[in-house]
Amino acid sequence: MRNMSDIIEQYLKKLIEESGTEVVEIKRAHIAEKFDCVPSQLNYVIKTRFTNEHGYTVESKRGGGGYIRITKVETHSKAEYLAHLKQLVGDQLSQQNAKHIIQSLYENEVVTQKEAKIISAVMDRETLMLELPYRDRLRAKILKRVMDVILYSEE
Amino acid sequence: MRNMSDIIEQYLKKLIEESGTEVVEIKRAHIAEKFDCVPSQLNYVIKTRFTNEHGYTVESKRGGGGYIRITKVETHSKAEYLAHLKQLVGDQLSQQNAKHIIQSLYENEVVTQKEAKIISAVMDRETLMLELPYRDRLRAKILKRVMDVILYSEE
DNA sequence: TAATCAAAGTCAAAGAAGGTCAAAAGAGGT
DNA sequence: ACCTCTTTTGACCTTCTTTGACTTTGATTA
Repeated sequence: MRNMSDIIEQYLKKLIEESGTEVVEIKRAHIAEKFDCVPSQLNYVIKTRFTNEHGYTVESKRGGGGYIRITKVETHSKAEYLAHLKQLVGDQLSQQNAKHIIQSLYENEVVTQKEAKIISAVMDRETLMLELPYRDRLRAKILKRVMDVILYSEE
Repeated sequence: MRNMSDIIEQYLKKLIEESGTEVVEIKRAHIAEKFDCVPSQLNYVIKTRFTNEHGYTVESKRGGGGYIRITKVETHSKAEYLAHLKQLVGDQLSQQNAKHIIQSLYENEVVTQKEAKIISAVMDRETLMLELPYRDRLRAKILKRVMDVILYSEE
């Protein structure tokens, strides 16, 4: 692993996995001490790697006995999961967010790696030769259509 | 070897070979220092010698813990077939022709049925909310990008 | 209840990579 | 010599990460 943020990300994901419950509750200061970084780095890690797009929900509480709770969004039914993501896409979608969503689809085995690469390529700003307000709208449209196809085309 | 770019090219290829994994991850600044050149020379080497056409895929990340990852991809017998289709696509592509091409890809087992459906959906005129000269151009662009991905990203 | 302590949150600056682009320099060919 | 193509360089840009001062919120205690 190359940097602190990646290391902490892996650590938290392992915690979630090991818990067997898709949830983990941490003390920010405690983790910061364990990895010898400032506490706010935890906020950075969470904000960049445990977002909705990535398939996580985060709750927290301040003050004495405070905590940060990270929950992996349940992807029980593929339909719900896709509906959730679709709603998250809205009518505009940046390349960044698109990547996160595709990554999430891949991690949840909704698409194969090859499919993920195809979808990414299509939505790359290089491919969508458009200026900005339109490009993000087209990207959103495309991804939602793809999700529909994924949903209705199998089984 | 007569120039720095060739030397670096050889060096990187040797690294890939020795790794046994078809992948190598480097730090741009580190290599630059090793060969006593400016960092951007690495970009030049990569852009001229590690392209898709050469059978490589390159990913990178900026910022702390950044890297450049070069992956060698097998270029199989599909290469010619896809090159042929790509050339057939040209700069513009109607929905009709797109369908035919995708059908052909499917029949030749270059894509799965699901992949075919995804690609079709993306290129549907409903999805590409554009007026006509542009729509056909975008469709062509997309399909060619998809073909590149199929060709250079496998395994 | 007010004061205090114990978390977590925010935000912006500084730091650490890699990317781009065009000008300058070299190499080969005529 | 002159032209063209490739390589080398460097100034400037964008993206991602780290850090820390300051804020907000919740719990405890006087």
